[in-house]
Amino acid sequence: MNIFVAKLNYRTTSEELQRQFEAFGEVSSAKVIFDRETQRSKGFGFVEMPDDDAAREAIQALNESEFDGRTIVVKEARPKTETY
DNA sequence: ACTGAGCGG
Repeated sequence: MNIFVAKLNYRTTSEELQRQFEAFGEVSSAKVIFDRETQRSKGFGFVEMPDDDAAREAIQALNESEFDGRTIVVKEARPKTETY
């Protein structure tokens, strides 16, 4: 299951994101989106969890929870930008 | 003083 995580602290990294979700289950991939030019975080990221059950648990538990000093938003991600 | 809504490659 793909998970979208928003309102992250700009200091938060993919590692911290992954660690956070690993507390609820297996994480196949996690990453914070950084601006390619400024190398600064865009304030949101994505986490992919193979176990849908664990994913839902993680969403429930982490959505609107405090992470790195910010209240984050966690929800199921949309399909990746369909490139045309 | 950046930087707060939002879906990446």
